Amino acid sequence: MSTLQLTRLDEILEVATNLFKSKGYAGTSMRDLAEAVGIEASSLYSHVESKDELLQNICFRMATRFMESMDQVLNTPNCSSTELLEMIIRDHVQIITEDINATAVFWHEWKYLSDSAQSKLSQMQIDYEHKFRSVLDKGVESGEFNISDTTFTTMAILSSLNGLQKWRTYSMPPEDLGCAFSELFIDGIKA
Amino acid sequence: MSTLQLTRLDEILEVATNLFKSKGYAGTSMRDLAEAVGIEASSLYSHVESKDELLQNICFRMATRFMESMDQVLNTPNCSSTELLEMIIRDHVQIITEDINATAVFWHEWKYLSDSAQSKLSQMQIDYEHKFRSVLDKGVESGEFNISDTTFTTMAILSSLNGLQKWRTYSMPPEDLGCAFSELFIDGIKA
DNA sequence: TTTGCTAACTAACGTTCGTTAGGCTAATTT
DNA sequence: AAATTAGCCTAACGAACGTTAGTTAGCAAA
Repeated sequence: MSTLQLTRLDEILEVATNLFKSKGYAGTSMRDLAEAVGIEASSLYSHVESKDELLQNICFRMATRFMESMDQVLNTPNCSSTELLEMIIRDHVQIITEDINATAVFWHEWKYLSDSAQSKLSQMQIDYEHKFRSVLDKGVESGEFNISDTTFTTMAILSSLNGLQKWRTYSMPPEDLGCAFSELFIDGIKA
Repeated sequence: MSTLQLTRLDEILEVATNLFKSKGYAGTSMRDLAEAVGIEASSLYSHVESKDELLQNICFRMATRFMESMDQVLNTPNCSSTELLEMIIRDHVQIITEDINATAVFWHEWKYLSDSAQSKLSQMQIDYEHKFRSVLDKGVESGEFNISDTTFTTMAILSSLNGLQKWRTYSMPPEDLGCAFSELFIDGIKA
């Protein structure tokens, strides 16, 4: 039956995500993965074509999630740039926190994918950063933001958000992190 | 002679750093490294005890560099918290940009070290974050900063700085990045 | 009841891994 | 001149790697 197969595949993907996060892609063998799932290594190939496919699945799923969220926010009508930025930051943080292991794998294990997969993901990332920057640019035009270098600010903000997947603990509930980031970047820390 | 040996060892370390950055530690074989250096794999063991030693060297060198820089800044007399924060950010960014590959390796390849090495590095990182936070706390006490959660803000700022090692390009000269980060975090982007 | 499929198994393949042993050569030290 | 050492080599070790082949048990559809 198709549902059972999907369930097992989902389990494999989830276990693989956790292992890739903690031991790295190259540091995780198919035998490690199989043991964690509770079957033999060769049995994995009933559900998956290759080790590479697992990583591709994880990475493209996350990349797509980020892109779709961004596009959805950008289609919201009647929003100030400040509101758009807040929405983007909130959604970005939510995507990270709700699947933090997959995010970490997506973020760190690219290099083990094929060149063509890498360049696809790289292009998606560039698109994402470009769309992010366009929001800052619009905010500068409208007089909402005072930013001398929107490219730098884009990268600085995104780096801060993406760093979340390395934090050992949060000092607040995950759902509050988005607001905290927005506040920090929009208001700064000056008294 | 001792200087020749050191030179060769330095070369191996530098090449290893670049390979570990681009292919990952587990994805880089001693044969890869040897080929990049221009000798046979077994010859590496005239200069190095093990593959693990290479990674330890890279990681602890960077960790020590960050710690020493932080301690030096904190010993600067007669500084406002704002000035201290600016110095810390500037130095942190400088350490990253002047050896960006080693930083990336230090940051991403921990997990392949022994448990004891990992916990040493982890403790150093916690110390570093604690010292960073103490500067924010002092600034809040003195009325220089308005921060509701200094733990969060510490992590958000450091994440942003550390993200540097993933940037594909800089929109400004590396020596200007420190100021740009300071300005962003202290003033925010509000017009 | 038979047929076919799914998901697991055992066994093994060829390759690559980190590392070691032992030898050669050229330079340095005694 | 003789002895030592540094730096590299070839060859090989046992282990682990991703993957394939072939098989079996159990269930579903006919």
